Amino acid sequence: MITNNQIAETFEQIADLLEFQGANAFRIRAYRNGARSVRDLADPIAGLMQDPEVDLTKLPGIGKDLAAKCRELVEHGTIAMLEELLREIPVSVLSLLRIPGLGPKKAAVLHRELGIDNLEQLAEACQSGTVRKLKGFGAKTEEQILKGMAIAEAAGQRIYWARADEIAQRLRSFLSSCEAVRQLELAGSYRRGKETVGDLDVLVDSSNVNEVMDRFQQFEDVADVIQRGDTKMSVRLRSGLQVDLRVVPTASFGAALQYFTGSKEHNVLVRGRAKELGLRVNEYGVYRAGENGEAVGPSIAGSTEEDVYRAIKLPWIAPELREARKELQWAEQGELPTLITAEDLIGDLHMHTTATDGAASIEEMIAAARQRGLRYVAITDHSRRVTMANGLDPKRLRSQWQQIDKLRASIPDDFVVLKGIECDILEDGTMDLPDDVLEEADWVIASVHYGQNQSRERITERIVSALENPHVDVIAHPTGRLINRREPYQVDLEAVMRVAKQHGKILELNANPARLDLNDVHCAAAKAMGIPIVISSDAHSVEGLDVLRYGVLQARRAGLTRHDVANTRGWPELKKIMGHPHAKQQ
DNA sequence: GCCGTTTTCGGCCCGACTGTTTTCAGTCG
Repeated sequence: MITNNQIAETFEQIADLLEFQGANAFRIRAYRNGARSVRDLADPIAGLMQDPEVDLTKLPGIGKDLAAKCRELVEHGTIAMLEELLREIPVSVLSLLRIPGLGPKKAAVLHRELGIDNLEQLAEACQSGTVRKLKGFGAKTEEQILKGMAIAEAAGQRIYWARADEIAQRLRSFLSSCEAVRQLELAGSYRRGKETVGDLDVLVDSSNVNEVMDRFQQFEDVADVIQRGDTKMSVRLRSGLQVDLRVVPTASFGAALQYFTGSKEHNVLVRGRAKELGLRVNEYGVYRAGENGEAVGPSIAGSTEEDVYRAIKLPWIAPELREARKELQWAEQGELPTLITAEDLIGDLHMHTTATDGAASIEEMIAAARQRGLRYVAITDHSRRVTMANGLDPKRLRSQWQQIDKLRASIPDDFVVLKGIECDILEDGTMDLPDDVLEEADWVIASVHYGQNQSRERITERIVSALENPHVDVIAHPTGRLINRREPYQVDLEAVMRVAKQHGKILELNANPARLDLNDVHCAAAKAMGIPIVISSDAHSVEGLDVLRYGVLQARRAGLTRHDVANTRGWPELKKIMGHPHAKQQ
């Protein structure tokens, strides 16, 4: 069955090809909006279409045409219009667009005038000096293109948020020591807490642009200055990451922060709303709009983000929610959720030790968890099927539990250690450990690690049967995806959630930066169904416990509050909300 | 191509920087 992601990517490809053709910019945007709308949908379009009652044009950004194209794609696996486009434009020319500074117009000229289809041919044309002869191109353009080759070849690689955070924090402390810097914020997708980050946006409040830019240039990771103007400067780091710096005056800092935090789509809505109110919003402030929509008079807001939102009669909206989903509607109606924070988490219910593939002992994990302010942990090593990790059989598992029993005596009463297991859901749908063993556990995680290429029906059945097992508490990393590395396995999450709800089970938001599984859309769907989410570290070392905050960011983007997340509660309360019939602890 | 308490046409967010230009187009975010 075709996934929403595949549909979205098809629409994106059409948009790319239309852009290359020089089509109407708003038509192109309509395809991109449609792609986003499909991606934001928790239920697969292909499934929805089975129901004759469902009208796809009710989805935002999907009209008659895109609905028909969805149908065509689901029924025929392709779209005639896309096939037609692909006959006219070799798909390889799209790689030209990945060169910084080369957009659809210039790429189209290269294709039309010089017959260039791919990056290799483009490099040759630049080296032989034929590109500079084209109208609108020059020697500098050739130079820029050649310089951008390596970037284009490695393009599309967005780094994990956690990696961006490491760079961002170093950059922040480096720049903050510059006296000319009055305020500093990182904006963009980093501030919105997206799973991956394509570049960093740094915003500085200063009246001494040159001093700030000089300092920026001295950051140890800087490999290259891409551009430097009066307010804006861009560099490329040695890692290939681009960092953009903007320097603005204090009066504009909030407007600029709002603007550069995005998302682009959120800002379109913000500006549209401003327009309705007779205002104009740009990165310098909020202004009254003249007859032709131009800014008139002094700014009426701009020094803080709160002011900017207030000017358009909205409360401040957390950056994680600024994706043009429901946030404006919530803000208008006073229904913005109070998002969960990292401090709200008081337990961690998924971690490994040296008994299997972890690097630290049970004692070390407990000490580290207490040091981090947690009040309970579950020790959840792998089960025997995971031979690579030296998974536990019933005998070794019971001996680990005896060890935990002994340890409990030496641990203060205010900290709870749970006897847990991450038990594999085998390829045939049975659990890797017998019921009489699982029954003795305080906390049972069920996971799919093997047979990820099975059919959608099979994998769904496996997970559903695990949920029907009375001893299972939670499904770990429910889609199995690894960001940038592995697609999710095929699974009917709607069916999984229905059964989870029915049996009072929990779903995991695995906080490992490479997993972040469930994603934001699915977490929001779980919340809507009243299924609790547990944010877990899946730590394989002491440091592994620190990833919980990445999971919290993901939960915030899903609009989750502390009430939606199970491990914001103490263990006894958590046990109660689950109706945990087999819990032995306390 | 989408959308509509300014509805079925005419809008659709906005500014900085660069290179190739003699006043602006293309790209980017």
